[in-house]
Amino acid sequence: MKAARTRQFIIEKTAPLFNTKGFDGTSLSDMEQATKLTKGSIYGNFRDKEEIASEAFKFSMEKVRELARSKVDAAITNKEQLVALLGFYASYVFDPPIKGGCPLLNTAIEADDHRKGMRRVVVKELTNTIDFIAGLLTKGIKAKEFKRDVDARSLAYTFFCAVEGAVIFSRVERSREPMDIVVAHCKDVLDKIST
Amino acid sequence: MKAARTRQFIIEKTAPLFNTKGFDGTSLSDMEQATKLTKGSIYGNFRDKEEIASEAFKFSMEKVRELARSKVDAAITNKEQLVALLGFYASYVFDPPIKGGCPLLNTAIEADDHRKGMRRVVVKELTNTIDFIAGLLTKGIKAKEFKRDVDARSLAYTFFCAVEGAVIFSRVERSREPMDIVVAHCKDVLDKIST
DNA sequence: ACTAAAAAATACCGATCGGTATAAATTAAA
DNA sequence: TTTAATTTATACCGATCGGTATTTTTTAGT
Repeated sequence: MKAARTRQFIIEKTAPLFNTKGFDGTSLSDMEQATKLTKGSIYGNFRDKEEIASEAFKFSMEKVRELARSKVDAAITNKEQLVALLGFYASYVFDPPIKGGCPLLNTAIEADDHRKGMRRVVVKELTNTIDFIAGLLTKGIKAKEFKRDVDARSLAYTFFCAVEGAVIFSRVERSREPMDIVVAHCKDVLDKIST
Repeated sequence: MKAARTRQFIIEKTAPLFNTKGFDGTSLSDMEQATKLTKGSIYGNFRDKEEIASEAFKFSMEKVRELARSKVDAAITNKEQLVALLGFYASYVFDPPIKGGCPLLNTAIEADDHRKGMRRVVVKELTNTIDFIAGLLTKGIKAKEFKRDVDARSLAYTFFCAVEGAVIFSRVERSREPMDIVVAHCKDVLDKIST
């Protein structure tokens, strides 16, 4: 009973750690500090560091998705919803739901060759995201907001690749410029495919 | 005399290590294995791990830039050169000059919040890259290949963000799809801004 | 070929790594 | 409230971490 709450507590407290310092950069003692718990308590609730990192990543993604959803749901037309989604990514460059930036991006960098165990989860989250964006576009096409020759999946990938590139470059430059430019480009494309 | 060659040798052998496993994931013993040298020899040529990682990053970027240049120089018109550059990024998704993918992307992820010491070098390399792409666009405008209302800098950022996003997502998905889509989009934009 | 200088290897350092066995403390059912 | 089970903290493990002092080997000028 208690363990479930402690487990969740550990996940929430370590998620920002893994998202900023990465798997190899996050130590057991970092986690002790962040949770004010001891190794014994932490390892009584998790098999190993891998499991904590994996759960922390899933939690981070949930948080991101939750916030994105709320922004999108506040908009009305599909186009407005897509603009809201762009705005969400723009805002979380310097004010991310989980400290450290985009967990999908951060973890993908580790998963592509080094920490291959994470690859499956990362790909799943990426697929979900693309499907979500493509869904908005598809709905927009059906609602006659967008021209019917639009390739929803391709455009979803293009938008998301550009936005994620802008996330990391804006973060490392500490400047909104890259993100502002990319958002403007995406909006421009949305205008051009509008009926 | 000898030291300079050894130093370069260490840089070249460790560059793929840092690019795949990251700074925290790369240990001294990894480097010993990769170079067939001992700690004593390595630390006789470098102050600390940070210095090796920094030099390795610069070397990796040089290699990437070198190969990119050669592809670009083989093309004639500015538009063809930009297409060649896109092709270069597309090819290095699964066959990068340095194992591990794009060093700029990989290092930016570490530098944005965790390893802040690397930030300056990373930003410098990013700026160089953007300037290079923007330069091709500007020359294309001057040569009347592209319309004169094109914002070179903005488009350079947009292209590079999209391409780098596609690099990481294609790598993690182990699929050319994201990159193919992004390259197609960029080519489409190039067509649309052509005179 | 000799030798002084430079470079590389060996041996070692304390600290910290991820992880575990065990003991203490807390929780929750009877 | 007692007690058994669960959960947490303590104490400890061998391995490895990044780094250094010292010795051995190699290089290069004469």
